[in-house]
Amino acid sequence: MSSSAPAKQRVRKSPKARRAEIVGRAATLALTEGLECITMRRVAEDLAVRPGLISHYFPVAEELVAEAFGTAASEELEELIPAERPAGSALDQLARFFARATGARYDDMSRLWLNARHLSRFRPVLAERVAVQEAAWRDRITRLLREGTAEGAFRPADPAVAAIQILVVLDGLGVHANTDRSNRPPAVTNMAVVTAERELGLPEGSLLALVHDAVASGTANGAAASEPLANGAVPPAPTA
Amino acid sequence: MSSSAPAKQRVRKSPKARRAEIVGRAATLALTEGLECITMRRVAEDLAVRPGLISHYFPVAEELVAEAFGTAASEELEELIPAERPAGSALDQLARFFARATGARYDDMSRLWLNARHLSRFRPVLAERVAVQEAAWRDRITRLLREGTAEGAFRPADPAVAAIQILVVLDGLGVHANTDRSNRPPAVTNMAVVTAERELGLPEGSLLALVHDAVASGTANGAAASEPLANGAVPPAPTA
DNA sequence: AACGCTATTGGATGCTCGACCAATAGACAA
DNA sequence: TTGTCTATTGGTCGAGCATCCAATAGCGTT
Repeated sequence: MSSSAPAKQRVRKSPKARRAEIVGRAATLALTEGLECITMRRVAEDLAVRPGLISHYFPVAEELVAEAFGTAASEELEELIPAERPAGSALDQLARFFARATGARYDDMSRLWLNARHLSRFRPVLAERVAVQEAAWRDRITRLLREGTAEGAFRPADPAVAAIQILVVLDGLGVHANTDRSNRPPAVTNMAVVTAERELGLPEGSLLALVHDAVASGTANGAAASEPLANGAVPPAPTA
Repeated sequence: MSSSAPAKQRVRKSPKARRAEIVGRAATLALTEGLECITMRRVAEDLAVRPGLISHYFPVAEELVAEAFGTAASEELEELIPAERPAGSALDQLARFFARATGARYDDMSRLWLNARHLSRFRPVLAERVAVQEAAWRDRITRLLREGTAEGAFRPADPAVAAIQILVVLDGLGVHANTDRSNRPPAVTNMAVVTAERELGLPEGSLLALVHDAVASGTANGAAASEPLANGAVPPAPTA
């Protein structure tokens, strides 16, 4: 052996790359283990660097937490509803949105929202970031609803209100997903989609059918298949 | 001055009384400042005793946290739906339930649920208590729905499912209450009641009117007036 | 090939927390 | 009143945390 000590070798990277690396690790840490696990020591350990380095890029720890959440949330939003919509109608996009947002793959994000909202009580910087992301999610859904209205696909009383209602139900489901999830009745699992159908003036079951299709065809934004919705509940054929 | 030191005098109480005192303080602490503020030192300080005393009654801190949550949650449930229903129909009781559960007075409890659900990730003992309370709340609502069904007041497809749906919407609203709450559209505020009306087969706006009455008459279980629901939205006259 | 900039290290400091324990003093019974 | 039991104290200990800083070594420039 040339040396008995671990002989730590430094790897020097550009500030930009290093910073991105840190935020990236913190973001996945937030999604998998929770925001409170984002600590100087922990992130440093995962990246095989010294804690001092992290605090060099983020002199105040809370800043990193906020950044991590912001990154995770905006990336997920991009998966749910891409900023520039791919081929297909607004209705199809809405179906893809629900396919992902009600699938098992969304559980981590759902939990992260819960986590972030709670932690916001004690961390003002994070709170601001949460408010920003909340607005971003709401606005992007609202926009999609407006587009769908323009396309004649649906007619919400107020797109902005409908967007909030959808988010409220999704959040409610997410909260319960953390404990229940197993043996959950289809009538509960489908609440979000059913709410959307009602508020958008869609025929009962029509959107639900589209969501099922989206799940089946793996089109549910973001590659691999997410879990099917509620298997027992076969939706009635769309009326329109 | 007889002594220069603060001259701390001990107050000796019965274990039962002291324990209750500790749990009580911890419970209100949980409601007002959050479960993570329940620390040996903090509770001791509030009670003007030494930290060692707290850890004497609760050798493991997590136990106190769980106990505090359980107490707060079960007391609130008793306010929402008393175990033995006072005079009045099940429908009236349901209206009183919503009057309180959607009022400003419920905000703390709503936040506590959020807090507890999140913290459950890291604290197994608390997680079990949360599961117990979740079941208790669900079961008591289910029972009330069954009673109302027996009284012919409403006809839910499945009382147990309807109970969960109501809770999901309430939780969703609670989650958003932590950030929004201001300038919230009536169509959002009323979501819980509207959901109940739909799932219970009640005429649109009928329950909402009863809830408004309950708020106005201050009958909203638990003394003082809670904030009115959505002031702008005058519900249509009940059809039945 | 030598230099200078700065990304990175290694260590120190002080904080809050849960947990543990011998000593003490209040209350109740004899 | 005296004595015993135990509720309560007061202090200690180690772990994990953010934050700060002087020294070091990697890399692009010259």
